Amino acid sequence: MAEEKELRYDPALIEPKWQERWAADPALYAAEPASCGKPKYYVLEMLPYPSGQLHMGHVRNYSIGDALARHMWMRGYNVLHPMGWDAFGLPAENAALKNNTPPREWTLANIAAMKRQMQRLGLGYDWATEVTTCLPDYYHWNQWFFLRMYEKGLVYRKQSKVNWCPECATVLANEQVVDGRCWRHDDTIVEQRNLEQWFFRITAYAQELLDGLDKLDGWPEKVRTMQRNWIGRSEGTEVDFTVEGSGEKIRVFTTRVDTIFGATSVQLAPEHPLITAFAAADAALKVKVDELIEEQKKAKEAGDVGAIEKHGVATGRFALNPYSGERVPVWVANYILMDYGTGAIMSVPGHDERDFEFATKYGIEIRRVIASADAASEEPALPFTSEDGVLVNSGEYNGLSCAAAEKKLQDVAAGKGFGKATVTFRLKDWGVSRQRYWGTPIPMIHCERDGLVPVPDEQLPVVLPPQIEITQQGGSPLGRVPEFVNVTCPKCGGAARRETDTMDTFVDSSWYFYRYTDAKNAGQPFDPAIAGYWFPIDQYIGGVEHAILHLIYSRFWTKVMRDLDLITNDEPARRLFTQGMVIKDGAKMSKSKGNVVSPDDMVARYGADATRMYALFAAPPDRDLDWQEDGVAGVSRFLGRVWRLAMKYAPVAKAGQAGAPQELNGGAVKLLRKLHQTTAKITQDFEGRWHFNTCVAAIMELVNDLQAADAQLAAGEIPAPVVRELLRTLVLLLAPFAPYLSAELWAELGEAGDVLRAPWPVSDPALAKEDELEVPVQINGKLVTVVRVAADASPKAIEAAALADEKIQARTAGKTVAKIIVVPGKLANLVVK
RNA sequence: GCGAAAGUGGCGGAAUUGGCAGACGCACCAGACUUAGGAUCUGGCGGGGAAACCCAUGAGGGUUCGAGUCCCUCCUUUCGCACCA
Repeated sequence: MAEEKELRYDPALIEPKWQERWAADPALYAAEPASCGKPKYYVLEMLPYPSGQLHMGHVRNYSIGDALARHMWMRGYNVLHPMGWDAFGLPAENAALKNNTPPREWTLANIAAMKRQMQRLGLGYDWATEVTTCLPDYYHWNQWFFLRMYEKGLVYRKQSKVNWCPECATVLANEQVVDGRCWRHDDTIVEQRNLEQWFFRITAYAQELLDGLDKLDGWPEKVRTMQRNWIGRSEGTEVDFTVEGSGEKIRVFTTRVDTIFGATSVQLAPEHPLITAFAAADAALKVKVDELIEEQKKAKEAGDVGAIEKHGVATGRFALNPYSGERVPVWVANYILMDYGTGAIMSVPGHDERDFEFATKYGIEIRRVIASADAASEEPALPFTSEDGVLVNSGEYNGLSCAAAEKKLQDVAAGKGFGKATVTFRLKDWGVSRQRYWGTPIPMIHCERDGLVPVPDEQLPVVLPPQIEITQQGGSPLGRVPEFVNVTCPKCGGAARRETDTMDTFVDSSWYFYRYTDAKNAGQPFDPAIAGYWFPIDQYIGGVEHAILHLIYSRFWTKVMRDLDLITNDEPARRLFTQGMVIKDGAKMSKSKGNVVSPDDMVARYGADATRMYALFAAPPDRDLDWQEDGVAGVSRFLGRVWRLAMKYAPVAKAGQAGAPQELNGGAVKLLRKLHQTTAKITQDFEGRWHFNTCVAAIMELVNDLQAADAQLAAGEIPAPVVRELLRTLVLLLAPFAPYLSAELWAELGEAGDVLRAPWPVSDPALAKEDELEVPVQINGKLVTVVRVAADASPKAIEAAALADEKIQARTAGKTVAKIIVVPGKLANLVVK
């Protein structure tokens, strides 16, 4: 009975034991200083929001990162594998409202709970570098950066229309509005409000952020494309049309100035200041304009701005084309956006689909000004939007190609001062003010005498008041705390008001990975020398949902820090990997769908190793993963087979430690061959392909082979040193995926030290090589049979073997073999007529 | 509408360069051991057929000795963008 009990794999017995040992030995997962002499490797997973519960998406993300980190440790690298908490944000305030718990307490309790979950999963983090963004020793540096950026003109304050989420009761950045809805509440429509707000001048880096994407070849093309779209660079021309009578200028932006002789109207956005002025003098127009504004707003809220029907109204005013002097009507239209370009366009219905649609509807003249470049061909139908053509009906510019005309027209405009070549970006400055309590206080003071006064560095950090009543009413909660608000002006010493907005939490996550390199530094955000050693990040791993948000802010912040001479790298991460979602029953796991699987349940039932290994086994890491609990049970059974096998033959393996090399029999050769093939396969995958699902499958195959050889093993037919190599290497291969079981078996095999410090096995190609091959033989491309030949058999020998085969002879009898194709090592194909 | 990725057994998935389709696992079936089994072990498991064989990777065409893989047309799903002038 005793032996039987010993042969049961029980993760509940193994895992807590090692968890305790690892907790007592923080050096195991600790990064070493640069002086260690090893090559460095920085592997980073996106830090979680401390909701209090890890979800399966985290488990998957962290299992991938941990496997990589463990592999790199075994490869002899100095690995930095840190973890932290994106700890500011609204849920803490909501929880405070609901449970009357202070946000700080709630957050810190959640962090403790999630840290326990991570430790239970056996994730190998360097907790000495832990970063918690809601603590003053971290957000101090948010404030410090804010002031440095203010000094460089990268922070400014302006009154503008901003996105307001009624649910969050705060302002959102453009990036945080998805289809007119809040990124955190996809059923909450974002409103537009006019407010005075703080902005980061991310547009100053628009061109560099765009250019840098070309060099980020370790990032998924998908993410790069999304960022390119978001930045939205567009080259064109600005041209002034003059309002007839008043002489006011309407500046339009166009990418097709070559078509300007075809402009038969000028179209303005309903919110264009000139329209506001026109409407003020024309009550009937005002009614129409207000309707258009309302319509645009509704479309924006519905998220289908592109789908609304185009319409507009003539203002009764006219404007003059600066090139031709032609008089064209000024319209206001619902398809013109105030926040792109200049909020005004020249409408060229002959050469633009949208203008064509509009002009057709309202009977505005449609004129051809671009003809086919090939004079012999028929004129293409309008609207003709190609830039491959020549100008017609364009006065002195007739006959020029589109490209040549654009250049010439731009020169003329610049020369005469009514326009210029220009570049427009869709990217807008990053609005960072939030009217919330649980965030980094913005370190500015409003003084009636001195205006905006930065908080002096020596007064940082501006600490959040700990006790504050959280309510749902609008406005910054900090504004209701007199001891926070009332300060003396650093300049004049008079009474002043402290800024009460806090920073967007994306500020926190824009640079946290730099802080990891020097997390305890009290005098600066980090030591540039230490960050210089670790950066750039070698591998960043996270969800694709941050392709625009976090990942563009982080790139911006890196460039700012570089320009502050804190770092020398231009980009934060050399390689980025975006893992797929975890879904269940065809839908993303979510509370509302009731299909959430708790990591704690999985760990309690099957152990951390099985849970993690299933997360890697069930699908390739970049694809969505369908969570099936039976699959976890399957992995758990597999780990049980490994355990029993290793325990059964551990004594033989130990005896093999002293064993001398000896003559190998066929069984041993076959097992060693499989072992070395498996080693090669897994090593290769870690080097780039990352199909960890097939790595786990390969280990399963190896174990199946070992199990099939059980009789030989039991009879002692496999020499002890071979048994030792087999089991030892099996445990090493398993170590990145199942850390607990590997640690346990490593000790059971009598190996000294931690398996994490053992060198990664090296595959010997000579041992991995097959000596005999099964070569499929086809007739006319269809498989007929398989012949066994030596691995190094010549094409001639394979051909001979194929022709000698009974089945082949039967099938070719009486027919002509026209041709024989032999691919050495692969197959033979007979073309038979 | 534009762009990208994907579509393979009952299910998750494999097939890295055009070369034995279905590795590995789940589920299921049969058997062994057992007082018992959510344990373990052995075998089976795409479809048709008694078999020889035939058919099969979303659909249809093509290139090739040979196509899941390359090309063309179409369908479906997911994701991103969407009056950006």
